[in-house]
Amino acid sequence: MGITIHDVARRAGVSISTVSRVLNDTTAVHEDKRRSVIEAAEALGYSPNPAARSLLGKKTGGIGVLLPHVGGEFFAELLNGLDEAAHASGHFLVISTSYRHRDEFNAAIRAMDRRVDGLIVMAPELDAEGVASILSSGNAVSFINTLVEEGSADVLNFDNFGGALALTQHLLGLGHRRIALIKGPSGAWDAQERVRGYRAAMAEEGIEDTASLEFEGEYTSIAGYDATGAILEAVPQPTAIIAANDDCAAGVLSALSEAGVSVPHAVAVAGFDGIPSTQYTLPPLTTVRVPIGEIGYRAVSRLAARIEDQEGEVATQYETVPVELVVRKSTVAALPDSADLGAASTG
Amino acid sequence: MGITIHDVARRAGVSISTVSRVLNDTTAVHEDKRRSVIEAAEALGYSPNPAARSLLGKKTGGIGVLLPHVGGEFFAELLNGLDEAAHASGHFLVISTSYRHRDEFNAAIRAMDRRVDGLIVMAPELDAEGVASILSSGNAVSFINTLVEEGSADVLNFDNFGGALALTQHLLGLGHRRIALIKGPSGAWDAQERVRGYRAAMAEEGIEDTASLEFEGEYTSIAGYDATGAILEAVPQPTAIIAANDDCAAGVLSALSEAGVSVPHAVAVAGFDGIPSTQYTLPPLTTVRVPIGEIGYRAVSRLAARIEDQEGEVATQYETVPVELVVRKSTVAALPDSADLGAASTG
DNA sequence: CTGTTAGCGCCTTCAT
DNA sequence: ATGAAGGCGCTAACAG
Repeated sequence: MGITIHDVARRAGVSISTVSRVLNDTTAVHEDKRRSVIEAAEALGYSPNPAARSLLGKKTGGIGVLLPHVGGEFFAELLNGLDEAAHASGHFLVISTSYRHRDEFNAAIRAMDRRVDGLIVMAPELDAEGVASILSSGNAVSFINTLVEEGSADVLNFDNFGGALALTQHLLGLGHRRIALIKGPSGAWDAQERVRGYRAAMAEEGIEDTASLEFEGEYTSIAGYDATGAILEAVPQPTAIIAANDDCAAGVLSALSEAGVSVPHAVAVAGFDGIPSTQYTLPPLTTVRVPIGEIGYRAVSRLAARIEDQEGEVATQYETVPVELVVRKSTVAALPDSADLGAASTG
Repeated sequence: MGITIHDVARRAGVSISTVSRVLNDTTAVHEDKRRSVIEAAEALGYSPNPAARSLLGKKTGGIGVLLPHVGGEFFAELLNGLDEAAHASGHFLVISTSYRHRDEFNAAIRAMDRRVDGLIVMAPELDAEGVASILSSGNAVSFINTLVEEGSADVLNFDNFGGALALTQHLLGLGHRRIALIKGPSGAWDAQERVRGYRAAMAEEGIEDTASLEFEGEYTSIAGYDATGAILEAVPQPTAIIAANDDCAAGVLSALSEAGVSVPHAVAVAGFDGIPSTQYTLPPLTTVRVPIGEIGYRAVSRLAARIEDQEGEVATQYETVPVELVVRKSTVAALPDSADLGAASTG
């Protein structure tokens, strides 16, 4: 099969221990032998068998990545960040995505067991119990956008609450009052945070009951398309729509365009995530930019550091990464129609 | 550290061989022992050490994926297909992306050596020599969208030539004659094929010299944006633009919108790839749909089959996957302006 | 049917 | 400074 350390030893006329020593630079070796070992290794194209290495309790060099089914550009940006950091720290990425249920998730973790040195987990739908079971697996873990108790693990969450708050305030500042929200998956922590941010902003303005303005949705354009149908039937009609995310917003724009409703003049629309294509929708989309590539990069870097850290004495870091409101053409001041006037005089 | 086969054997009161036999179901074992082994294994939460297994020449269960730096949605769709098939065949994915130079590429391959059972390679920029070196690595390989000599490996290429041909013919059929092409990266085989398809269609119509209609570009929206600047300065101005791909087309639409040029009436625009967001551009984009998720799925399935196939006697398959012209609102008949009339009377 | 034994390739004491 | 030997966890002969 492959060429082994014995082959190198034979060719170099030394023992396998000497080869090992030279290649791992552990103990001093006479310069002549040293050179002939290196020469032999190169001539033979030798590289140590990773399986044998990790069998000795060494690191595998792998970083496992567990993601839910993530859509398009968000996913790509995240992965680019992860990959870049993995390269930089000399790791490779073992990726498992698209899990839906708890058991699929656990199966994925088991599949990675002892094949990787640590785990990147983005699991907004995971509950405390699930998080605990990951932590108890003994792996080094770095969470992204997941509900984890502070202090128990490294976490990089982006500010879903703050982003939704700022976005809603922006719309309120433009005079909108009937602001519809298309919610993300009900089990997802990030979606809940966005709802919370929305409600907080509305409450600040005295609008406590938003039930009739909240619509069920998902992080997909189809969901945005469908929800828009319901929104257009609402009476009185909302003057602004906040989509669960940018993909969802694309569906909203599409449905609105089909229905002949002009954006932003008849209805303002906003998304969340700040994926690149939001620059090219028509009109360009107001959104909340999440530095997802950077978050991926930092999550891996931090994990790599923890893997290096033999003693595990480094304190865990919990960080909420700020997000940025990006105002584009899809949101303008509300037209003062009759219903709005009524709302304004009341509020 | 972890719990081993010895622990299970001890707890079940049998030898380690018996445990191995039960767990791998290789030889018959008395039902009582069998049961106590299973019980012990479950109680201990035992799972075999993958490193020890692959050290014995067993498979690793990994499939390596080598991709160039791929943009947004295309990437995500591909990965979803790959991942789905990997799950289905019981493999996990080791992914390396964003390589640019030959040595980065080789380093990535080396990093995967003996960690995976086979390789998925999408490398449109790879030359014959590079392909040969991958093949000589002894790994099972399944290529996607790469220039590989038929018969030497499993290949799934999509029909870049045919897609570009059909797209150009569509535009010609609408009466366009000055059809600009924004080319992809010059070193990429798929980009060259698209150029070839474009030229073939133009030649059919008697337009042999397309040099003044071809513009340098990349598979990015920025490149599309920039190239559009040059196109708008061309005299006489093209009436249609074929972008290198959909991302590039997004940049074209953006530049055109900024310049106040109406699409499709002043200029028709088309893309390539058929990523989901092309449905939501304004106007929705005419493009060539590539079934990229499906291709990913099949590439992995085929690779998995080859990995199973002990003897390597299965013939390699070379397949050009058909693509589909998707006509949307961004392309309509050319206006008969003076330059067009001149061209028509000449041609 | 089942236990014992010999490695898979490598690193690491332990002697020398 | 260097070689010999043990063992990481597991599977596959080899004896019973």
